[in-house]
Amino acid sequence: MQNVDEILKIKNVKNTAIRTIVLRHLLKQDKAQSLKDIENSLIETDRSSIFRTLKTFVENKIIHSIEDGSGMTKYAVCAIDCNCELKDLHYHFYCNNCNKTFCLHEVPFKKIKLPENFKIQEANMVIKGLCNNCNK
Amino acid sequence: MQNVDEILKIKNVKNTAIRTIVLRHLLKQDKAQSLKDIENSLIETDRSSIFRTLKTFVENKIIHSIEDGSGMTKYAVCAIDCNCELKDLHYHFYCNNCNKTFCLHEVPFKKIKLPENFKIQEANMVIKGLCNNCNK
DNA sequence: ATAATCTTTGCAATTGAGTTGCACTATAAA
DNA sequence: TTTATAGTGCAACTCAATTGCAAAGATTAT
Ligand SMILES: [Mn+2]
Ligand SMILES: [Mn+2]
Ligand SMILES: [Zn+2]
Ligand SMILES: [Zn+2]
Repeated sequence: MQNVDEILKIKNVKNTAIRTIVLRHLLKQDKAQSLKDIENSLIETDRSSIFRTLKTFVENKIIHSIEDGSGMTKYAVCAIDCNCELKDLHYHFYCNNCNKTFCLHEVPFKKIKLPENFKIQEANMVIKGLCNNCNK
Repeated sequence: MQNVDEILKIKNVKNTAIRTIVLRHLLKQDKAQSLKDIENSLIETDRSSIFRTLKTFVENKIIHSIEDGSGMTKYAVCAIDCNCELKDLHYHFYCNNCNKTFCLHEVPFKKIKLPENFKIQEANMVIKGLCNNCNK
């Protein structure tokens, strides 16, 4: 697991108690986390503080957000060299059975040929179906 | 433009006044519509009735929903032979400037090689950037 | 045709994720 | 130390989405 202080330093975000707790939590997860997920895990910590922490992290490319259609935005840690734009584009998988959302970092992202004059800046790619645990 | 009654018949959804109005409206659009968009266009019609109409349409594969990260679910008419599962998978484009969301029906959907034992059922693919009108 | 049943609609109220205002605290600069 | 800046906790608010319920409409049985 990557070092929290190191990441904050690289991404130029000041180290505070809450930021350390939230980032450490996110790094431990095997699935993308909603604000509520984090709130439930870090019961001592205030929701709006977590919210603002996530906002700061997204703005500074420490994490990225995923709209998986569950009604709650999910968050996952970015690759260390990610600028959340054309680098580190990747698919996500939402399991219709266990409701977990994963980053599919290992699946190569295919370049999409857009219509004339369209310019890609970011993407929110969510494949839905059954994950390896649920597809039995 | 396709015929409203025809579509409803094919998809086995009873024809009612509101359903006709909503579907006719959706067929006319060049961008995906939010509940609020529709509400604003069809001022006579009650929001919850439109909401339930959209729900019925999604359940019966007349339309599909798109999570584009704007905070409002968008809806667009399906291809007539769509089952909203592995057929008619397509990308969407969200313009960061004019905030319109389009179906990119003409862009071929590339088959994604998922990890072992993952099974795709549907997808919510949203590419974000500048549309041809705004990229100047 | 009439009554019974099921479906759809309109309105008001509720839910819940997300967001903000504000006072207080902690940290950094002067 | 004083002053300015940034971060936090709490409560309140926003707003898209959803629901309960009764009235209206459509369908089926008698
Ligand atoms: Mn991801
Ligand atoms: Mn579409
Ligand atoms: Zn699963
Ligand atoms: Zn545009």
